[in-house]
Amino acid sequence: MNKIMKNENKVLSKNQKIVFDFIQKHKKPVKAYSILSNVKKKGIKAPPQVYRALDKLIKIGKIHKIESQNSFIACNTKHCTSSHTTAFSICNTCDEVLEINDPKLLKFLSGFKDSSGVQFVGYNLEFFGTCKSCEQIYES
Amino acid sequence: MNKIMKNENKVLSKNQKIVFDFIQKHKKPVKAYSILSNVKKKGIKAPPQVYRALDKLIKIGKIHKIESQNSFIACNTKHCTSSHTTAFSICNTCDEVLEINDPKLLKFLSGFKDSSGVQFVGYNLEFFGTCKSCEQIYES
DNA sequence: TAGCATAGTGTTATATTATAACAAAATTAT
DNA sequence: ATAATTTTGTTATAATATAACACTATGCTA
Repeated sequence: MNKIMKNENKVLSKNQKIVFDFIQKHKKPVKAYSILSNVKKKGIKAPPQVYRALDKLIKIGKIHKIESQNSFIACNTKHCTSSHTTAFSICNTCDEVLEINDPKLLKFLSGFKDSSGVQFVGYNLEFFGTCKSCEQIYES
Repeated sequence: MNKIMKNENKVLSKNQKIVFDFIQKHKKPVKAYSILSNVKKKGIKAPPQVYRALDKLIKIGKIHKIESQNSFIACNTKHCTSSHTTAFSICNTCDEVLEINDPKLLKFLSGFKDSSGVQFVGYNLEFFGTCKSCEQIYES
């Protein structure tokens, strides 16, 4: 059918699948050159191959970039319709990153208008702090 | 030489002042190597000198980093107490970046707790869209 | 099913962003 | 004064990302 249908199917090419599979295996975000060195055995040899796959995966919402870390993490929702509205919590101690899906937060941000009345088409929000398990280690 | 400069009150050292003055002159965010090439005439010769100044200026809240652009912008409030709670709007067309000070937004974010009850010590929010003047140009 | 457009691949080289490491000078605190 | 801290100057290199070009694969559509 048309391109829109195809995009909704989100069928990945060979390199895209290799890169996505690697990212998805990891709970924490991974870096581009870490991906590269780990998928060399699969035939990916150079940075552009990784970055192209990353770009596409981001575009279709399968992964997100953690901007403050230059790292990449798999989307945690099954229907990744919102590749341009993202929110994460980042633990400063263990670097764990969790995607936030709080409906109230997402609604608040999606509806936000600035002082000139402009509403935005996307956002990226990164919270910083100490995750529950790191907090427990250091209290006492 | 730098007698007048006290650390507690955010008085800037020589390189910090050079870098800050350059950033503050610009409405739009500037990049580290752009700063470097523009302040060479002032005696700053190498990247570490710029990055050290940037690090300190960020730490004391005089500037912020726009993570999605690897660029730096002066804080728009006079009392930069919140170097770790930042929000911006970014125009995808003209790259204008504005710091957001909407009290409701800031309150909402500062009070946010994740599903495990963790409250965060900082955040960075970047909205993306089309600014008012770019919107007017393209609406016919 | 031929041909055409689009998307993906492989490759080399290079651009851009950022930090390590170490010695010296300036500043601040005691 | 002197010790501790911060800042500086410097060289080298690490880490992140893209340009450019030739080529292959896939999917539309006529």
